[in-house]
Amino acid sequence: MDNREVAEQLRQFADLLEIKGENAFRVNAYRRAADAVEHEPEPLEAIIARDELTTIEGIGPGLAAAITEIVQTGRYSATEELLDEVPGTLLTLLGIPGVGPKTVGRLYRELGITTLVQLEAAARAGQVRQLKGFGPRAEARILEGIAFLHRRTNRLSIGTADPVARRLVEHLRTELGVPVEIAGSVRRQCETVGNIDLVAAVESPAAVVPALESAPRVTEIEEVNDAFVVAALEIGSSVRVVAAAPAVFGTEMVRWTGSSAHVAELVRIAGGTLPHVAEEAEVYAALGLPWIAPELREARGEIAAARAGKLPRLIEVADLRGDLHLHSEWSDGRATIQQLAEAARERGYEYLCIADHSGGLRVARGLDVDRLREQWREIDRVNELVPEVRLLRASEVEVRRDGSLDFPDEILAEFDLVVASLHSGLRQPREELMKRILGVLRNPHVDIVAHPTGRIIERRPGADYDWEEVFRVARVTGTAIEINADPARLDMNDEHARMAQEAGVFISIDSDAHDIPSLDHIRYGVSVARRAWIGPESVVNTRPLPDLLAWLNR
DNA sequence: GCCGTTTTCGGCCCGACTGTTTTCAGTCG
Repeated sequence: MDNREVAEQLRQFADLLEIKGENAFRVNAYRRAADAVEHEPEPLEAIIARDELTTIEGIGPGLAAAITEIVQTGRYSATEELLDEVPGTLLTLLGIPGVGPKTVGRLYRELGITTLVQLEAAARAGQVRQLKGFGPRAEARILEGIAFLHRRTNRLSIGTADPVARRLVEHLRTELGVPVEIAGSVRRQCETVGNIDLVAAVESPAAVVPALESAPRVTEIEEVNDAFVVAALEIGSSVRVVAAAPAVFGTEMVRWTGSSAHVAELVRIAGGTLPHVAEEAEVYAALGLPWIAPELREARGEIAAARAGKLPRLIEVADLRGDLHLHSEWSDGRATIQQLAEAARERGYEYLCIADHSGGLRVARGLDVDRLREQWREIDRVNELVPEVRLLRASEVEVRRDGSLDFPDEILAEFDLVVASLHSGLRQPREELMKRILGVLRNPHVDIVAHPTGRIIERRPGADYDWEEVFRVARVTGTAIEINADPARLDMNDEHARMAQEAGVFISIDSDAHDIPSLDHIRYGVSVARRAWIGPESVVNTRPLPDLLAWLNR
């Protein structure tokens, strides 16, 4: 039982307590403990063995006992008792946007609703509006929310699938002693993936079965046929391992990497069948083409570009010289400024932007002007301590609903760099949103607009803009638009990023990290840029420090 | 349920929006 699974059980218990109507602070204590457990680098078992659980902030005697039980038995008896009073299916209802625990609790107690199907039927029958405090609009919003849930695809985010795919490959290589590679939508770095596809250089799928059974995160073998093995994964979804004899490994890699539209175009050029070859590049060479990077294989003009010798030189993680948007413990991050600077030095960065939240974002412990000045003294101190990395004074300034910024211009002028972002009012009509974002772009102090739409993948759609107009103005003002590399956001997406580059707009690729490990999310942002045909020259944080400073003084 | 050189009780992060009301509860970030 790893720490993440323990955190999951604590969160589930908290949700059930909340639906039951328990004291909100008690509920919150379980959630805080879940966060602490999830971020604890050491395995809980070791901490329990030393009897040191209560040394973790937010864990007292009660939660220590609960965690010990979960770690040792894999279950939590209090959850099982609670499930007698509160049906577990109610947890699904919490996923409906605008429906929280209080509403779920009332729907259950007053209408006997326990499932999505029952709730949908009750809403259609006009029963929900009969409840006190509910009306026709609330009922319509619930139906909309249920429709949104139905539209969701249950695909894995690339941030979940990619690390699991890498661990599986590592395990299979060790166990089988043959080449094993990632293929499919994970290799193309799509923002979400339906399953994980791997290709192994073995003659028959049966040879893979024992190694797959013992692989991390695999629950059971689901299918073995002539071509591949499928196994279910703990994270949901499945992994398919294709058996490819070494002589046709290259061909199978092309076929299973896809996309299907890209492969269909290749097959057409080849006159019906892909050449049988050992190396992937030989497939392309046989068709008179240079090798095409997997991120480009979406039938968006890459084959024509390859034929014309016009494939772009794509950006790589190693091109980045710094990260321009991340958070420290001064706002809602977990790491100290010094830890961040040292982590940046390890990654070979030349510079790093400490962009904590501005005062208006209270939930994220945004900084007011007094704490800001205090923070700047700390930044100066760490700059002397870690001379290899230049820390820049920055802020993630909140764009308020009326389009104004959370700091006055005279404060903004004191920052080295200003990141502006919207966290609220994302459902405003396009006209309002355009007024806000164009105002931000035209503010001479703002250097980067972060996660422009505010979307959360598969959870929240995000703001709707006239993108051509956004990019036209950004081009004129020289403001960069961010590709936020947090795998839950990936905002801008590949399509808009490609438009941005074509419009001549500067792009910034940033981790938005709130702790040290998340600095490595930067690679997902680089993937989005690659899928958008972007090279290093369009990205401001590939510049050496003097060039970056020159842009900031534009 | 946790926490405490303000320590064994009484706080705990908070403001805005939404849909429903006519003064507010619930949700969200």
